Amino acid sequence: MEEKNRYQTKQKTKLLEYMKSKPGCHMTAADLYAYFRDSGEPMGLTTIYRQLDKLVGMGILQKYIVDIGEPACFVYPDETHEHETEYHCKCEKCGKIIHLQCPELTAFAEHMNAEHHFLLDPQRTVFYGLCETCAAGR
Amino acid sequence: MEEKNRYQTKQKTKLLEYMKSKPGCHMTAADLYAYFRDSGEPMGLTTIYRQLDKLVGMGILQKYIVDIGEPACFVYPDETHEHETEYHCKCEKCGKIIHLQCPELTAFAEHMNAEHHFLLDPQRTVFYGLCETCAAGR
DNA sequence: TTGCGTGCAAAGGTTTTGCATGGCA
DNA sequence: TGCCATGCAAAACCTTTGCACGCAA
Repeated sequence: MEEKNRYQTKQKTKLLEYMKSKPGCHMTAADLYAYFRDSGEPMGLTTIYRQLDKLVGMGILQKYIVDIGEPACFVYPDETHEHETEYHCKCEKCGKIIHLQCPELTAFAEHMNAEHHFLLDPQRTVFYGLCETCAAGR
Repeated sequence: MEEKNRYQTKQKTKLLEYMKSKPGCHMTAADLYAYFRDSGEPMGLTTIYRQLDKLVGMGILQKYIVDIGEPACFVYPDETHEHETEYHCKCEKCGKIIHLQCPELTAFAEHMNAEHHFLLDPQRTVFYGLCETCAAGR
């Protein structure tokens, strides 16, 4: 909860640099832990969680949750697609994650804000439903 | 994964009856465990989880996840409001859960299906963002 | 030197699994 | 009688917390 974040440590620098080098890629704490371990400069899982929390609090990273029992995902937004943010859909049947860009959602977010006074965070939200293949199979 | 579900047990009957008696109410496995314990006819937590899984698989209950570290919620859809299903919004800041009914979302769901071939399940989806109070405070 | 950051170990909470027993058909 | 369902205990899983040490400023 408390944001101290006063020191510039090696871990902080390396973590943010790596996230920035993979814009638009969503990765879990475990992914990052494995990456740094394999890179020869291991970073504690606790540190990774704490730094990710801070970066999310600063608005630099986006965090979202796909499903229960599955780890949270973190992403450094892809500047290339800034105008058309990427959304996450998860098929309830086959578990596939679908990424899509859709201006309609932006319009819907504006409606939510204007009519329902709720400021939607589409990056964080995960849409559940059925993918084309699974919907056809029903 | 395997749906046997061949026997009609007391637990199965009682669980479904209770869920049906509270249409539109979302409850966790722990809620149900406490209810049956206090009602004098306790039911094992494992059984509750397994029966809930089966009921979700049969399409009788809806399951949704509010946030990481928080338990999953289960709900028996409220037939009274069938035409205007209730959606769940969670404020990322204060954690408040907001329920709202909005025809715009139905329109958006239709767009998703028509244009992106994704059959949205609005009951299951949790929208993240900021509530009015928290948005104003920023 | 100050006190935040780190990382190991352990706790926390929800959900799942193993296994012997009980109950439906 | 056959076999699924139950429920206790324990595991599995992700995440958070306690605490001593290290390192940035």
